[in-house]
Amino acid sequence: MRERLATVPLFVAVPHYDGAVTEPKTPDAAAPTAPAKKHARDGKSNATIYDIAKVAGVNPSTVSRALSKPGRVSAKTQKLIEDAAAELNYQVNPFARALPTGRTNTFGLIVADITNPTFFDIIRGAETTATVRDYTLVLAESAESAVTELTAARRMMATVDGLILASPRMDDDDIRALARDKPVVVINREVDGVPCVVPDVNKGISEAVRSLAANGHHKVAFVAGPPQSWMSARRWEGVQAACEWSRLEAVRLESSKPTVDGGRQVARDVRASGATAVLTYNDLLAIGLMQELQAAGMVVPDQISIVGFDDIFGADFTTPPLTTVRSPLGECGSGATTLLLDLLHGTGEPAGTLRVETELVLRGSSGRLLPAG
Amino acid sequence: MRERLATVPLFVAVPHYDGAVTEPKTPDAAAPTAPAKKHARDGKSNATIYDIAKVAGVNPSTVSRALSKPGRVSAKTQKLIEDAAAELNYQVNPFARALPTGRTNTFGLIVADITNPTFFDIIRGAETTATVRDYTLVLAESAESAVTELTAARRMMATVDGLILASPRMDDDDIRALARDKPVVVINREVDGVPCVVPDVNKGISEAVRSLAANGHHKVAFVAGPPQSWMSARRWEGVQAACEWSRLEAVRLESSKPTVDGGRQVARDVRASGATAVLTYNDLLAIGLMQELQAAGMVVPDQISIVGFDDIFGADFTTPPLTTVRSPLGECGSGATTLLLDLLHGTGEPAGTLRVETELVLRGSSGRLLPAG
DNA sequence: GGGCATTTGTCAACCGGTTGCCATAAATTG
DNA sequence: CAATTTATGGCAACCGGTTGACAAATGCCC
Repeated sequence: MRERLATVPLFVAVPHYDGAVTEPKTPDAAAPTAPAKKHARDGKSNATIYDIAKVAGVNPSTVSRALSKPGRVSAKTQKLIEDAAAELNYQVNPFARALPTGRTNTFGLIVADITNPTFFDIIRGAETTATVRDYTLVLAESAESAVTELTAARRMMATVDGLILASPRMDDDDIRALARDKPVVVINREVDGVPCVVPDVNKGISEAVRSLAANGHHKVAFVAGPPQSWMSARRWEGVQAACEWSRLEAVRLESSKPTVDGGRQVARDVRASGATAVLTYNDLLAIGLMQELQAAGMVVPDQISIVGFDDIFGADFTTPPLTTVRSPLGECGSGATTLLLDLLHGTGEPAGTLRVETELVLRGSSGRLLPAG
Repeated sequence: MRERLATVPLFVAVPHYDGAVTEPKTPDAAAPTAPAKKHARDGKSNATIYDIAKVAGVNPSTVSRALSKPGRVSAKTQKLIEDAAAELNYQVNPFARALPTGRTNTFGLIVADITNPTFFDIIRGAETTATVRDYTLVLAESAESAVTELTAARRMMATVDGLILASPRMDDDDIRALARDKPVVVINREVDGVPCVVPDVNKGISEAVRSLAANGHHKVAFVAGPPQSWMSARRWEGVQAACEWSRLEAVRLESSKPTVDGGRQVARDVRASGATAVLTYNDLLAIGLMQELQAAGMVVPDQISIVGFDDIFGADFTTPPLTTVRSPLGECGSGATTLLLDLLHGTGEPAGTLRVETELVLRGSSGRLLPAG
């Protein structure tokens, strides 16, 4: 089975072609005989530019221009046509428009996991910005799989004007291949030759580490995310650099998966490491870690400080609420959309990497280390 | 400004029509002169059924049939065409297909707030089911406004085969008007004449109330949600009924808004009510309420039990983790999608209301009431 | 008022599949 | 073996809006 076929087979039972070819469209007002009729297209939304042209007494192409090329027709005709359109309750048919032009006023956004709160704000940021500029956002999920991701991306390519990949799992080369076809913007990863939006971790991390140093910590553990995660690598680098600057010792621990569960599992290693402060690849790990440590009787932050990354929804539900390095995820989403818009409507293509700032959100899970006793 | 215009004005700076009308499509392989070229459509994805027809030596209409009407052409021709399609890396153009048929293999889903975790699972459930059946899900947000919601719905109607409204804010009549045009399914609300998916609150609530009664509680407070919320009314009814059955006293309190903040604000009233157990309209309220009560020195669940609704993401991040009445939101999303699919592909239209079960998720925030002292 | 530059509107081709209708070929039946 | 049904492929119209080319109308200047 070829991939293409995957988009086909479900049409079987669909009602057949109903374009009235030769019959005149007499709107037979009352047809109360058929009790439970199909959702007919006899609504008021089927006016076309041809209908408008007839009402306004002009050529359809003039209607088309009046409605999509401001200034191309005279003010008088414009008004004539707009009135007719209003009267007929005209709505352009997006498919008819997309067919010759190829543009759809639609952007695609692919995320690894719709239920991962990290993406919520990205989605919302992108959606908001897209809507403001009259674009529609289409969402797809890769279920954390590089293959699914690529399939989804390929499928989307046919129907969107541009694509946003949030924390993509696929190869750099695959991304570049997609970008050759249509504008693509990547969030949370840097890919050579493709416009990207990445949070600059340094500011937030150095704030976090300075805060830890000031509170008497000397050894910091970093719980890493997935090995292939670009962002995890950046964060670890940032932690190392900041620790060096503050003369703290930094150790790296691995997690099995970047979830609450993964956080629980890594608690053993954290205790064994002897670190008194932990930064984790993301908030979910931090929350799981904190739950497990507390269950083992440790007091946060008196005995150990925990700092997450992202400031996801729910990060302040914990007791104590989680200190975290916030990435402006909403900004990432809206920034990526803006980049896409620039790429499409802009003059040249200067679109490079857009960096956004991170900051420390100081809450209760980090603080002064109390002397053991 | 008419609404229609809102979809138009942004096209101004877009690159112009590039359909090579008279020129033959000579794929000039190497064009390394233009350094930063526009995203050309010279990719390999521009094969049409006409190209396939040429390669396979048949008529384009035969190609169309081979690819979308299983059995309509002979096995031999079928294979011929499929091979040609594979060779040319053919992908159907969704717009060309949608234009004559009107079907798009797309569903719309409108939620009040993308960042409200209640909707996450609904979205995912719908997305998953839609994808399995080769439908794409398009998401829109109403920003909690009935007007925005209706606008979004109307705009979507043009491009989708069906629409799902999750906890819609608009009038019953508006919903029915939409449903007259195309299949519509409503989640979390019952609208006469429109297929709906609603969690049946009774089982979950009675489990919760029985558990509270068994733990020595006598007076239960219910913190209500927005006055116009259909679901809030159902939950209050359920709580009253269950309390009557268990011979508990039930009082109703109002919240300002169904958020964490709203939960904090209602803490005063809760304490004043004298209730020893609280059910809240949703988990966010429960979490805010718990935070505020704990900040005031109360111990949960020793002095007061708290039970939420929905079991949203993060409900188990709290200390103690939140007891809650879970609605199978994923099921709601996938159920609504299935209903839509049935409506489109099914035989008759028996689609009525689909009820899904709720259940108590017993965690740490509810339990035995300790004698004061 | 004539000549030239602009506006403004029309014509027709086109985007890429879909499907009703028909002709032919093949299969079935009496 | 003729007659009829069925399977198969081709033809052409069509979905609805877009746009290059061109002609008609208008405006402007001397």
